[in-house]
Amino acid sequence: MYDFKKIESKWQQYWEENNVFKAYNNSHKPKYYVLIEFPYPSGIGLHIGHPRSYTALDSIARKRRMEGYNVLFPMGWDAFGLPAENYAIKNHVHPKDAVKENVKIFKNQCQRLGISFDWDREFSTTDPEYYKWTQWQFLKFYEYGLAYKAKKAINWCTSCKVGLSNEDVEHGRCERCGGEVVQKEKDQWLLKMSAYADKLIDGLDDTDFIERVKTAQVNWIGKSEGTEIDFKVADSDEILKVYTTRPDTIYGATFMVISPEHPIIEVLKDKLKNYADIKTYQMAASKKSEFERVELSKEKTGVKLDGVYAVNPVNDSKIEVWTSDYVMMGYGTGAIMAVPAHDERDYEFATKFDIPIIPVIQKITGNKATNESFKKSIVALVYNPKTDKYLTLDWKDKGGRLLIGGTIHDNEDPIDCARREIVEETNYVDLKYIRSTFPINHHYYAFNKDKYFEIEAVGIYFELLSDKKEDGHLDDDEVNCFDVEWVSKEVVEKHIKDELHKTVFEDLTNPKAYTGEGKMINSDILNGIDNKEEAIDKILNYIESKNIGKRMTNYRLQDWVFSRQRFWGEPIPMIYCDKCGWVPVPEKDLPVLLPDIAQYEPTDNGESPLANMPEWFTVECPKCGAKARRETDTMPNWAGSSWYWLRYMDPHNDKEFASQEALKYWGMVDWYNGGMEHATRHLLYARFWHRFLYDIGLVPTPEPFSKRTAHGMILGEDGSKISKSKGNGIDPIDIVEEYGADALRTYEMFIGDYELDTAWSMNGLKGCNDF
RNA sequence: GCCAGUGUGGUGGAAUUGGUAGACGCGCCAGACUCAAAAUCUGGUGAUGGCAACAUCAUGUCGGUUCAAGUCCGACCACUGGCACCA
Repeated sequence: MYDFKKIESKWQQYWEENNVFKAYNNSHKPKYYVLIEFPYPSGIGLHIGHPRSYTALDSIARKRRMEGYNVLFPMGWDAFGLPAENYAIKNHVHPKDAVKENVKIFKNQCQRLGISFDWDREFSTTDPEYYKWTQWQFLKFYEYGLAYKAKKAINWCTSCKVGLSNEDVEHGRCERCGGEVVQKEKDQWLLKMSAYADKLIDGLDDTDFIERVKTAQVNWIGKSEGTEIDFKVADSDEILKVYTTRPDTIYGATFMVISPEHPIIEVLKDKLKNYADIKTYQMAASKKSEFERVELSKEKTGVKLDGVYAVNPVNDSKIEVWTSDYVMMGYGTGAIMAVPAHDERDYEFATKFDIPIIPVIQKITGNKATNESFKKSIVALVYNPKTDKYLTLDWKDKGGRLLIGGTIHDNEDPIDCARREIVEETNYVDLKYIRSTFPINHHYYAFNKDKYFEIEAVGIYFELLSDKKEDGHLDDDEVNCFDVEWVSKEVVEKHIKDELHKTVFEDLTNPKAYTGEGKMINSDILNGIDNKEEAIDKILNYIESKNIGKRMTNYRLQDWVFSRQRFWGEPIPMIYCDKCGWVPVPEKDLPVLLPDIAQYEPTDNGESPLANMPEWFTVECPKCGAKARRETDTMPNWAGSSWYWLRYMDPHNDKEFASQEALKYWGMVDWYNGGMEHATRHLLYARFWHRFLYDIGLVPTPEPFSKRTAHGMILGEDGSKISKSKGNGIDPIDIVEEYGADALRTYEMFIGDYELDTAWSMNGLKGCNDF
């Protein structure tokens, strides 16, 4: 039997002593850069998932070496952040000592797995020699106006007591601890990532990322092309700007909604008759956590701005202005024109607060023909609540089962028409009107008249109050042609085949906004157009010619909130001087080191622990020499990982973050692997950061990563997620002890679809061991 | 709800431009070796029917194109991931 322990330790020692996996910076060979996301070195050591991606990319690295490439396959540590800080608080050690211990464990485990990393290039983001350059790059952002400090309502985790970026919030809760997130006004450093939205979308064309990663990025950036339109506030000089993607529906705007935080509320204070009510609503909205506010399927709430009207710029009609928390200040202009007929949210709101609804788009059913005759019709639905049945006419071979239809006479009210038709065809008279549909544009061919028709039809809903009947007068050609029958909902849905009647039934039993395309009505210059693009184009030209609005692109992506009220992160290298304002730390004074002895506990007042250390933050202003104060917030833990692949190219350089020769030689990372959980956060930050360095001429390529893959998770034997609390973890080093690294690595490659989560199986491991 | 990806034996997965579906590995079954087991070696292994030769059916479902479809087209279903009161 072969002694894997002896063999593995012999060769691992040989590899280490002879630097077998070293990558060379001045090589004539073609380069190949393989990268795995560097881990956060926790105290527990590697988990069973790590060897999966490490082995996969190790195989790629090995293949490329055999093919004659100069392969760079480096490893390092992403060690700033909360876990080390919490560990330090608990055990009263400096986080940097905790990191040192954990790195030792991780490195040893990687070596025992036999991964072919080039250890000469190892570093940690917490090394001052490294974070000096993170700080240096931050100063570049500042120099180019992309880092700015602003008082802004940001996401605040009440449990971590720390500000969060948008990317750190998941379903309205803190991504790390699941705690409540509220909006809190704070002075924050931000990086202007929003300015890079288009570049981050377009740059994806230069990459070979797997599709789901690309989509995740595109969705996150959330580009939306629309229009900004000015609505005047009646009897004032104020203007409310709205953002909409459907300017074609503007004639149907029957009210406006502004976000509770909208500044115009203060401006219009004197006009408002219910200012106090609005204030109350505002307070309630601000106290709601992000989770509550974002929660779906909740009833709409809102308050009318009593005394204030806006003017629809296309038809000068005066419309009400409301405030509601379904409109967000952070997107678009914080105000919308509400078109209840054609937007589900506006419809819900209008229905609840009894605001008029004007349809401007007719749904089109049937098939259009040339030479159509036009008429107006009704389709009536009668419901008997006592029997839970609907009234239908069975026309047999002359049209099958239908609701009650009829043509509107000159100057006849549609509801009267419906009542008349019901009496004529069924004799029922004791009816209560409930509701109507929006008009529908229907096209059909009438066999009996050999004619094509275009009709404008309205569906009308009645409830039967009693069985009382009166004789109606039927047209001669209708006598004895149909049977009147009460049928169940199921029968209606199954047996009514006519498209118009089907549509009417659906719209009447489940009334909602119509968000599709159709024929424009009630819309002045747009009337008759039945193509959305054409309608949008026409109204846009009109709006622009009247100078009341312009085309506008909006993004979901926001600026990166870059301040954290924490100890264990890169200090932001800025100094505040009463006279000079914010002054960057001069390059020669970098890095700004973290103090060696400190309190790490976060404070309740939302300040960093560093704010309790005057001996650290008190400095001279680099500009005027007066007494000044360092920024005490630190960078988010995503900062250090936003450029680390560049440092691997030239890790010992103390003059630059990496030399231009090294950057040019290594170029893009050829193959980058990491978890799906980083598809929007780390990957977005990293691409943004890199693109900025490219724009200012510091790196040679616009995109950092060529190919990006994402591995699935390894689950416990029962298919459930591995977690500390369940105790179903598997220690890779235990497996290495018993079966050897080869068996473990082979099994992890055969365990299942690389992209998908897969359950661990001891049996499968044995199979690979036999193989 | 919107966007994207994926569906082939018990299992991981093969199948170049449409051309013998299931290569190869694991597992399983049988045999050899052994007192016995493990390891190792040999053979078998999609399903159904048949003693057999063989036949029929099978690539998520239903249809279509074609001499020929896992592969191309259309509709749908399931699962996974992302986004979501985004105007």
